[in-house]
Amino acid sequence: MAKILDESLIYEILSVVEEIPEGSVASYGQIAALIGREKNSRLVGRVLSRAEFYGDYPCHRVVNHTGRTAPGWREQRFLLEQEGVEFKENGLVDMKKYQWRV
DNA sequence: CTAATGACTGTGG
DNA sequence: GCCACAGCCATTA
Repeated sequence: MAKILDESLIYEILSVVEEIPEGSVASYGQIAALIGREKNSRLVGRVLSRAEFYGDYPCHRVVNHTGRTAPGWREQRFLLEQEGVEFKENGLVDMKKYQWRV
């Protein structure tokens, strides 16, 4: 398991991702804010893209602020639909209903 | 050291 | 809604 990012940063991000309830989604910026790094939304995405190397995390419950799923990862939509998350005609998650409320 | 990159976000047209 | 542009910042080359 190669160490790509700073451990503490990985831990903070993944621990938040872990708390996302089933049937809900969170945005990168939302997670970044929760760990006190509002400007680091891009870092959140970087960690999630490699999350599989760190363990099993529900990284499929994280989308960008428009509700778009990760590019090049079709399975994500399928996984969310299995949890009851609905998608709109334009292929975006219905954030209005399913965005994680803290 | 500098420069480019990206699973991002906010603003403005 | 779409597109272009500008911040953002750790990682990579």
